[in-house]
Amino acid sequence: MSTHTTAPAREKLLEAAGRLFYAGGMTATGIDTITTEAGVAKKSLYNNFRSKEDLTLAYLEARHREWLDLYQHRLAQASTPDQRVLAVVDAYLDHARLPYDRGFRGCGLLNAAAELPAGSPGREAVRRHKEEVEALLAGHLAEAQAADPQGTAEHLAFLLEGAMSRAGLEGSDERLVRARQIAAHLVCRR
Amino acid sequence: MSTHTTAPAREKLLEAAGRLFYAGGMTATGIDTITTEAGVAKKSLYNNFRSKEDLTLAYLEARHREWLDLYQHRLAQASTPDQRVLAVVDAYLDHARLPYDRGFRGCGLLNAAAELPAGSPGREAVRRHKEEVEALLAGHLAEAQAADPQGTAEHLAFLLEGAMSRAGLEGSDERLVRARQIAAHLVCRR
DNA sequence: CATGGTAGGTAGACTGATCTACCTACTACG
DNA sequence: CGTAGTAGGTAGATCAGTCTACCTACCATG
Repeated sequence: MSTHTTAPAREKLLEAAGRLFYAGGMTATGIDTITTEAGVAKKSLYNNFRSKEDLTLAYLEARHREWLDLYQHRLAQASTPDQRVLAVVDAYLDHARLPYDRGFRGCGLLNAAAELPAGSPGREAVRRHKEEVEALLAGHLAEAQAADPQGTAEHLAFLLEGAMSRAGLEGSDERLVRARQIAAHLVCRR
Repeated sequence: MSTHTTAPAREKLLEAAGRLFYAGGMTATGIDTITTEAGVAKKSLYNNFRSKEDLTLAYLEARHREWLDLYQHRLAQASTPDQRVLAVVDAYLDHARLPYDRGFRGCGLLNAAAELPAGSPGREAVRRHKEEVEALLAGHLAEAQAADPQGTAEHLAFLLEGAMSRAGLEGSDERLVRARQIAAHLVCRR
């Protein structure tokens, strides 16, 4: 049974779109470029996605799950609540260290949001993702008996987000390494 | 003397491009939309700018100067080093509270950078802007005899940048208000 | 087993709109 | 006259999306 059963074309499209959207932006990346890069017929794109916007939403979902995977992996290796807080930070570091076609350019979800109009479904998805990350931080901080889990989670979320943006502008993970130090300092002698 | 002496067309173009680029992104905003919105002939765009990319660079420069103006205004009202640190934060708040066509959408420079390829002149300009803000913070912190001006400036810069992004996603200045509280806490009982 | 339907793939032409950029021709003003 | 503005046409590429026509592979049924 070497059958593909359900759409290998869809996977190829998501892979190519993932690379191209991240490196060059969603608006600037055309349909033809994506199908060519995926080695797939244009019809296959519209067999699997209703429109380009639909593909961008799938792209956002894929980036969301990708981050969750990095986080889960780090979480499995953490044995204390403090380490679980830092697992979130390490997931960001792992993200920055993934290989990219034309270099690390910051958070793919935030970059995508910058191209989406206010109130659009995609932008809302990014907003929910960031809120989920903050909630994860708050959970681990509560477990660690932190004085103000919500407030500290927000502080850490801002710190991470800002460091990620700066790291993206500089094409390096250095800023995130510094953010991890600051975060560890905040968590351990709270 | 109703004379325009030097190019009111240029100003009209920068004003229209400012609104349209911020609200809808640079790539998605076409030349014709800009000239129509500016009430200006297409030729006037190419009289004043070499290309669309040249216009985007002018847009970035304008956003940079706009932020510096907000900051200078806040700085003039600050009488202590601690207040001067918070003047930087307040400039971000002022930015979020400016009127926008389709709502506040975060830092225009960072949004623009998300559309620019790694290593491009525009992206480098945004990077330099962020470094300048951090240097301003470091200067005021040193003046305030802070223990680690550089490190604290970086911490505050991350905090601000992250809060700005979250505020943009939510279309509200609330996150920045929280960031100001955190910053004040960090600065005053450092 | 044979056959025909279904699902999803391929290549690529095509439409109508829009993109950047340049151009002509005319106008207002110092 | 020269400069910078106006209106708008045009070239040539590219955009998203639809379509035809053909090609498998799987599956259910007579």
